[in-house]
Parts: sequence; C-alpha cells; structure tokens
Amino acid sequence: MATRKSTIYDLAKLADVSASTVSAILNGTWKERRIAAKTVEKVQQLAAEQQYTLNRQASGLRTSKSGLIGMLIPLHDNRFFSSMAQTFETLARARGLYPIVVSTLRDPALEVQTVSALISYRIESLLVVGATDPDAVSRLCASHHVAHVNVDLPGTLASSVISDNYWGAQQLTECLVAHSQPQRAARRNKLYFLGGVASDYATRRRIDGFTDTLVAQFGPIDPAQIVACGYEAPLAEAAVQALYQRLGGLPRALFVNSTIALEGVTRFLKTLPDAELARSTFGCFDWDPFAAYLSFPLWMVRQDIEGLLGAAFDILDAGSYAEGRVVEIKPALLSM
Amino acid sequence: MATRKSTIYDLAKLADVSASTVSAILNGTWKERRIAAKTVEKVQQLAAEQQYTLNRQASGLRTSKSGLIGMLIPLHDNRFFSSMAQTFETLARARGLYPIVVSTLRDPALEVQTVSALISYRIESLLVVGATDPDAVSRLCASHHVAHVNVDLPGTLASSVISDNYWGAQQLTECLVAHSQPQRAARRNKLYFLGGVASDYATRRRIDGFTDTLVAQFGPIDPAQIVACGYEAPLAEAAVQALYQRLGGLPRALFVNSTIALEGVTRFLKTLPDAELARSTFGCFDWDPFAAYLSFPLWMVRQDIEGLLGAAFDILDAGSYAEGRVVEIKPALLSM
DNA sequence: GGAGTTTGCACAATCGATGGTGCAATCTTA
DNA sequence: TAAGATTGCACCATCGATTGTGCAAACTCC
Repeated sequence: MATRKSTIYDLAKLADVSASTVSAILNGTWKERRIAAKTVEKVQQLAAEQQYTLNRQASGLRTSKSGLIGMLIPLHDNRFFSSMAQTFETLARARGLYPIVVSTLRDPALEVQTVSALISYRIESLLVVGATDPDAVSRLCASHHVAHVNVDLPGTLASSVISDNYWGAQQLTECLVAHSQPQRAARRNKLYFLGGVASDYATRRRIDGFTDTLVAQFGPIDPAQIVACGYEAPLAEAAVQALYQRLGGLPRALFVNSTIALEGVTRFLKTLPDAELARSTFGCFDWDPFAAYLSFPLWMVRQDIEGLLGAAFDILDAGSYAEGRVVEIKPALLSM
Repeated sequence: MATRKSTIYDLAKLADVSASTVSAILNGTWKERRIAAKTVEKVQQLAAEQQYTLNRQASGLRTSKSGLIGMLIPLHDNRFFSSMAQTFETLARARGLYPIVVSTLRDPALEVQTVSALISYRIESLLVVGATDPDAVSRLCASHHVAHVNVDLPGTLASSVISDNYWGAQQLTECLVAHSQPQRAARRNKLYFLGGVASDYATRRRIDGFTDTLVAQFGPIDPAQIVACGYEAPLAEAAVQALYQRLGGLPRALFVNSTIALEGVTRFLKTLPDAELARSTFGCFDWDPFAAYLSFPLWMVRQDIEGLLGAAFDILDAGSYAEGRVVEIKPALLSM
C-alpha cells in the first residue's frame, strides 16, 4: 500500500519481535543467532509486503563498510574509457560491490576533489584510470586506507596496471613501415607520430617504441617526426593540417596516438581526395568500432581492457596495492 | 602524520571543544550557532592537519540526505549514452549533487535490482535513461519517494523527456528520399528501416515518422520495408545481409535506427565494392564522430543531449516529476 | 523432579554527524 | 549594581542497523 518509511523498527513492531531479530533475519545472520524458522518467514514476508529496503547509510556506518567501489576515468565519451566502465561494472558486481564510475576530465584538481568525495562516501577501493596526477590520488587514499590501483597511467605510490605501450607502439610502427609505400619527396618519406602530450607516461613510451623501431630500420629520426599536439580533436586536426602544409602532402605513414586525436585527424583527411589518402598509411593506438571502416586504411592497436581490469582487480583482491609494482598487459594489433 | 581515523570527536578532543561545535564549524552552520571566529579558525586548521573527511554515511543518516543523484543507462560503450553520462555529471555537479551512472544492459531485472541498490544508498533523485521497463522503476521509486524522470524512453508513471523521434525520423526520411537515386529494380527502389525492436516506443515513433513520410510521397509501403531486427550489431549485420540477398542488391536508401545497429550494417557494407555503396544512400538515427567519415555517405540525426538532460533536470528542480507529462526535444539533422 | 543443556530471542551500546535546548559567563543599560 | 540581553558553547537525543551479552523458557536425562 502507501508504505511508510519501513525500518527494522517498524518491521519489529509489526512482527512483534525485536529490531535486532529483524536485522539478523534480513542480513542473513539469523542462523548463528538461532532465530526460529517461522519467525524468519514471518519477518521476511512482512519485509516484502512493506517494501523494506536496507538503509545502507546506517548499515555502513555501523559496520564501516559501504559496499562501494569507485573508478576514476578521464572522460566518458570515448570508446576506450566507456568500455572500461562497462567491464568495470561487471567485475565489480561479480565481487558483490556496487560500482561508481566518475570522470575527472584530466583535471588534477577535480581528481583530488572527486576522490575526497568518494572517500567521504567510504568507498572500499578505487581504480584510478588515466589520472593526470595519480600520486596525489594515492596520497589521499593512503591517508584514509583506501585500497587503490592505477590503470592505464602508472603512479609511483601504488601498484599500476598499464598497457605495454612500448611493445604496442613497436608493433604498430613495424606494421606501418611494412605496409606503407616509400614516397618520392624525402621529407614525406618518413613516419610521423601525432597526438598526446610528451609529459604523459603512456605517450612517452609509445614515442619510444615508435622511435626505436624507426631508428633500428632507418637510422636517426628527425625530432619533427614527433608531434605531441595534445589530446583534443581540434588540436590534432590543426596539427595534421600544419604537417600537411609543411610537408607539401601527407607523410608516408601517420601514427595517431589515440582515437580522440584520430577524430581530428579524420576530420582533416576527409578534405583530401581519396587518391591522396591511398598513398599514405595510417595507424591508431586505440580502437573504435567505426574507425575500422573509415574511407582510408587504418591499422589499430586495441588495448586489452579485460586484461587490464582483471589484473587490477587481482591486485585489489590480493591486497598488494601498496607494493607499487607495475604490470604491463600487451595490447593487440588488429589485422585489417 | 600517520593520521588515524579523525572524526569530529577526535577533532573535538584536540581542539578542546565539543563535537557539536566541530560539526557546526565544518558544515558551515557556525554563524547561526554563534561560534567565535577564533574557535572556527582553530578547528578548521586542525581538520586540515588531520585530513579530516566528513563521513557521509553518518551525516546522511542523520539528515536523511545523501547528496547522491543516480542515472540509469542501458550501456556505457555507445556514443549516445556515454555523452549522456558526461553531460549528466556536469549538470549534477552544478547542483551540488554527486553523480552515479550505472548501466543495466537493457535487462529489466537488472534495472529494478540496480534501482533498489541506489535507493538503499538513499539517492535523492534518479534519471532513468532508455529503460526497458521504466514503470517498474517508477513504482520502486515512488514507494520510496525518490524523484525521477524518464529520458529517451517514456514511461507512464513519471514525467518523461524524449527526443522528438517522429519529427526526427521524418526529417531523416525526407532527406534520404531527396538525396537518393531511384533504382531500376522495383523491389530495390524503396527505402528500408533497420534496427531496434518494435515494442520499443522510440523505435515505433521513428517507424511512424519513416512510414508516414514515405506514404505521403509514394503511397502505401510494404511491411517488409521495416526490419526491426533488434539492437545488437551482429543482428543488424545479419539483417542487412539478408536484405541484400533478398533484394539482389542494396536498396535505394537505408534508415538505420541507432549507431549500434550501424556498427553491424557498416561491417557488412565494407564487404561490398565502393561503387555499389555509392548507388545507395544511408541514414542513421544517432550520431557518432567517426560514422561521419565512413567510406559511404551517411546522414545522421543527432539527439540534443544537453536539451534532453536540461529539461529532465528542470522537471526535477520543479518537483513536477509525478505529473507524468512528456516533453519532446527536437534532434538535429546533420548536414553533410 | 532437579540439574544441566539448548532454544529463542531481547537489551543496549555503538558507528559519526546533527541540531534543539539549556546554561554559565560576559556585557549592557538605567 | 541589579536586571536583562547577548555571547559562546556543551549536552544529549536521534538517524537505522549491527552485534556482544544476558536471560527466561523449554527440553533432556538420570
């Protein structure tokens, strides 16, 4: 009916038992407390009738548990991070924890502020995905004894699970070299790296993998081959356009550092004739379902999201987050 | 340094004041309580030193507020819903509420279960986006006095904010008619609608808009022009392939009902020669950044996410969710 | 039928924060 | 300087669930 609030006290009154009995029945500890089966049934039925729901604020206050597990991501509307969110939810639920995913827009201040809020809700653990300042987050978590693991971008104060960016970049670069056509103009006969910021660990490792592969095959590279123009699509668009004008055409191959940068790159490329695109070759470190069907050939590296999050949860489960180790998970180079 | 738990009682002891004084100072009500400025400063400094964080379980228990606002979405890894999540977070934060986004995989049982969990955490309001059984959610929320609004898919027990699917479908269909080329074979000289399930309100409205537009221009349509094959990409892929074989080629134009279905459609289309694609025309009711750059021309309808969520929050703010009205927000037809 | 055991549950403290109420100490004013 | 006003804070009940402890009543056994 028009049910009132319905607490264990209300149920207790209705069932003519004590609140502690109701509590034990509803939280499953009634066997240890030797509650009679018929009492159990009576109370359970009443609870169902009254639409009783546990007040987790009260329960959590008493037990100092919340049942919550958080995950910080830079943003939602990107395939990599949204797939992370999706997988995270599954893994969290499998552990009986309630998942909270929040984006912090690569803003260190918002990261810290958000973690503070999560701590005030007494989350039991936290995955820190792609944080700009993971160590600041770690310090906060440590002072409140919140287990946490860095994912995607490593920190120094907690264990981290990241993609093997170096290896992945090597694979992608080798692939681009193998499948691209030599260009006539010397300055265009080179591979270029575009996107991300060089202060970001993942980007640096990818640049290293890219560079080392090229150096091994062609000797020293030109620093201008690395264009760390930032994360946003418009920045990448401007950068690739500038590159195009500087080179007087597209380079032999372009290594794009993320799907976000790829958005900008694609926007520019669509202004060029197909024939011109066909002479160049493109790669992207990250995967998007539609990017696989663009009008130009594109090789993609797909990060192993299940692998990354699985390893992260293993660390949480093992209680070894404080050891500060770094686990690398190999991504996959998608065949075209 | 190695700070212990730090509650208002600990701070009270350290500052040699009472816990209620600490509480008032930290929650900003100290002026009404006439706490001396120097006491305030002393306690605030101590709180900072000790890394005090409010225990929102306790605070919420006492005040029967949680500061939480939830949003249910079908899934994360889709551009429409992940953009919803992103915008939702911004709007929630602007209202001083902490956003929780959870996906329920179009599973009515999981929807109800998830809402129960959110209620047990005492969320203050809830946005129900694209729920399969919004009324079941409404009943749950109503019995616990949780303000809520349906978004994207309407319900009958609470107010709803949805895209003007009929209008959008009309626009897209007219556009497809105008920009498509008549085909020689009669059975291929038709427009086809593909994706979604007909029991879904949004899909029905789009089918209506599609149908009415065609009927107005060409007279009665063939029921076979509507292929509500479901939501998943593989289903759409199989459906479009079957359609292709049945027609002996691509239809004059294809109206795809979502980016998820579009994924499957694209997968099939990529197996066809470009020349064949060029003879057909494609439209998608939903937007994806990369879909704009596929190798075949694609018209897209982009739903107005800010508009949808803005209207939903207006309803929450006005406290009028129970009135059960339906607000329609016009989407935009993106020019190519 | 009395001692000992088991069954079934109630009582009360507790988690941390909040806010109504009360009360000294200080200040004001005639 | 006495009565009244103001300042500054402490006290305590409360939110709802949990859990250690205690204690009658029922049952067992010789």
